[in-house]
Amino acid sequence: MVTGSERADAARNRAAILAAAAELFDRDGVEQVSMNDIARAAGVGKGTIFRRFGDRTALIEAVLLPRSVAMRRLVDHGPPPLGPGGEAADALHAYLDLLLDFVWENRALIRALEHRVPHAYYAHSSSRYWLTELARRLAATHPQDTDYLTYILSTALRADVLDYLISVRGMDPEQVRAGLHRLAVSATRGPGTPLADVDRRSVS
Amino acid sequence: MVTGSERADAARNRAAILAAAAELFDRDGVEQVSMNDIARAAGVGKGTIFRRFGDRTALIEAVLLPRSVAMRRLVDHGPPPLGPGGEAADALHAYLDLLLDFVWENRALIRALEHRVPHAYYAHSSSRYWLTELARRLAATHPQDTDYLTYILSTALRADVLDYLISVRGMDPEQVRAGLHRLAVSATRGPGTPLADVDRRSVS
DNA sequence: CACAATACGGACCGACGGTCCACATCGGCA
DNA sequence: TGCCGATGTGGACCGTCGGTCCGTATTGTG
Repeated sequence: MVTGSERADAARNRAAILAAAAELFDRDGVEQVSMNDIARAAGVGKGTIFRRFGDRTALIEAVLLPRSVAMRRLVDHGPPPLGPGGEAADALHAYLDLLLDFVWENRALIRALEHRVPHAYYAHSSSRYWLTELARRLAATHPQDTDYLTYILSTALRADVLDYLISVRGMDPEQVRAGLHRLAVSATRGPGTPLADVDRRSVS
Repeated sequence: MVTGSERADAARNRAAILAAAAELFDRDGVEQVSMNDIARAAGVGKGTIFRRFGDRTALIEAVLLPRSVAMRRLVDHGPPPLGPGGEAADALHAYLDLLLDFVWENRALIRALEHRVPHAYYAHSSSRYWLTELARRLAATHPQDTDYLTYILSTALRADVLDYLISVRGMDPEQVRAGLHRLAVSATRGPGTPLADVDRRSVS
């Protein structure tokens, strides 16, 4: 091989492992799938998985990565309102929608990561990017309470919080979406109205 | 023995196990302490622990229980403003202080529980009491957005969130307290002021 | 004191994440 | 094409964990 790049069989196995892991995680739930399960499904020895990915946490991250990268491209270089160039308020709302969808769709992987590394949601380098971008878009529309709003919104966007509200409490995802948008503009509205009935059925 | 009550040696062991567990959890961190460690420290066989408490989760709950019970007595039968009989706004703020202190002081145990049972913070029967009481006190001062405020405040009071803000981000606990109180009265204030600078240094 | 009920403790179990290394495969080069 | 060092492989193996089991010891009641 020309350089220190990956050997052909190694690349094939990496792809097989990622595909098997994604499939099993999705089908059985991340915590239910052991490294042996993945190895068997990928037609590979367990040692190969650890050689390629290091440990279980890194494998989960590797499954999540491409989805995150695709999304990031939309944010950095896609068309407005999500990408650069649009009006600030639209950019903020498009971004909130994107984050909500992403977290919801990948809640299983995200929760598994949070479960394995203490403050993954806030501390992980990948997450930092999303929080920073959220803060930037909030700053463009609400110079006042940016920091606190960022904190509140990011907490409301946690995978476990969403999962609880929607899966356990039976809240409609669209209600959550509406609540987020309402919260995001709360600094410009009067008292009483902005936070009203985000979810009448929530915590009783 | 007169009734189906506990034998003397059993009671002695139960106390020894609880004491050893509390000490080790506090000293080394919950996740670092194995059931064998606790058995050794308590001078007891591992089987005895499982016979008494069922499993690891139940043991952690048993360590947390007395602290929770003591607190609950204050809320239900203690003197105002925390106990019944005081003015509604004072009762709310006293209650927020109590919850914050409790969660902060017992964050290690609470986080360990949340780590072991999926939605412990919201779903666990003991927690439900605290959330219900919070909702009641909020309803007395803010008939409007009770549900949503309860949800926001309860999220802001999560052990992992507090732990992150204070331990990782270096935020002063008193800032968090001020933020909670400010949030709790936000429905009665105008825009801009209520959420202002709860923490200028939070999420950047 | 006798003896049934209760409790004890540590050997044992299965499963897990992770390591190790004898062996197989790859691919640049002559 | 065939050689051979670099790279990759797989599954036996390891230490640890939560949890179980059961022969033995303790308790307290009639």
